[in-house]
Amino acid sequence: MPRTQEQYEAMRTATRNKIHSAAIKLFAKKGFAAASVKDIAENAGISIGLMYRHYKTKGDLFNELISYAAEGLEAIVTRFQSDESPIELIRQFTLEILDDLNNDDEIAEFYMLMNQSLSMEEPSFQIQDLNKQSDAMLNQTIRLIEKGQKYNQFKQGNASEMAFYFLASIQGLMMIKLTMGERFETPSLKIVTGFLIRDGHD
Amino acid sequence: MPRTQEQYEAMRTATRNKIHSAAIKLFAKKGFAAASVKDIAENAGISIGLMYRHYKTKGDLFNELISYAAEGLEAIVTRFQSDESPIELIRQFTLEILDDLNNDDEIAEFYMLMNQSLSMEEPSFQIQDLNKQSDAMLNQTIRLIEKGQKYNQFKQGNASEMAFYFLASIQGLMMIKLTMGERFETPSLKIVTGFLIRDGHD
DNA sequence: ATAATGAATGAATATATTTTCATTATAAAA
DNA sequence: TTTTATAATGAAAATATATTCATTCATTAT
Repeated sequence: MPRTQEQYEAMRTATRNKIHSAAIKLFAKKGFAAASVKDIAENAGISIGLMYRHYKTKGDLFNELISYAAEGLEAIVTRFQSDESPIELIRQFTLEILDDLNNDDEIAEFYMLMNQSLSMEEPSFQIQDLNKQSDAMLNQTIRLIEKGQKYNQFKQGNASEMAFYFLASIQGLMMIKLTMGERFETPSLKIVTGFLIRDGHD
Repeated sequence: MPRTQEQYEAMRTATRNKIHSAAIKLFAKKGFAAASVKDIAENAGISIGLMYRHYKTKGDLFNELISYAAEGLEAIVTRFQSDESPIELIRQFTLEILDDLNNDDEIAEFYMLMNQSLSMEEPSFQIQDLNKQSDAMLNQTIRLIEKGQKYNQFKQGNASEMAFYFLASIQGLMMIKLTMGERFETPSLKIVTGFLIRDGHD
């Protein structure tokens, strides 16, 4: 008998991870269509053939990443629905985002996938699911802002507009972080939540 | 003799306009690689062959749009360098952006082109020029914020961070506007400039 | 009517990208 | 050293997309 099950398993996991890292980086930076399979394989340091041993098509690989993104987003939506104080929820969420930005986690890349999936024709069911989560995220953000306004933690104003602005600013930060790389400077919590959190509360 | 010079000229201009509208819409929405020539021609209501009578390659068409974007951006950079009051410059600029967003002008589309061109390998000289303008825009925004802080029109804080945040929020609004379409609600000037403009000044 | 001019078409060709698959490499056990 | 199970390779086939070009169409002056 050759290698053990565990050894093979470990090998497969290792190459899968290499593929993931390369793919998310390239899909985020160039978009699904512009990121070629050759590109991804080269970045992952493997052959094209091996890629196809792990994923039936390029689309399947994309879908797997999309479903990770959907999971992450779902967790956030769930937290937004909890009974915690709106101001604390927003603060924690924003801090985590800014932290991930600073630590070069893959958060920016995942956000770019999210965005791409919103304008794809013939979306896979994974993409459809992610899009549902994006929608839920928007709705829960609006709800949370309204709640915070009721508690007088947040500034008054049109909650929908505020939610669009909040999510847009985060999305924009991800985008600029990706395109600028090193030069990017993560703004402070105060700057990012200033439009929302009342002055007494920060 | 057949048609007059002017008539031919008018015909060519008309189809060029059709190509422009279709191309900017599709390039912005799907990205350069994912927007196919067939797509663009169909959207413009013309044949593929006619497209190629007007542009030698798909890249040439993209470059022409990019150079328009660069022109627009250059005008903004120049205005930011004027002697006008920082608070007025920022207000005017932001109002124009928000206005364009409301009127479904092509502004959002142009911003997406800008972003794409920042992460293209082997950039054409048009793309390189646009990227230079993007860089200048960032620098002038930082300068303008510092100036406004000196005049006590703007809130204190790290000017670079504030500039990144400001540009990111605008970029993000464009992006979300494009993906959400009808549902999008343009935030007010107050929301968008709240992090920057001191309370006395609005 | 016909000729002349340039716009417009789309099937054919060239090119690029994705996908397959026959083959090779690797490590462990017999 | 041979066998075995599976990972890994990359050239070839299939597919998709960009580009070319011979042909048709539309309009106007003769």
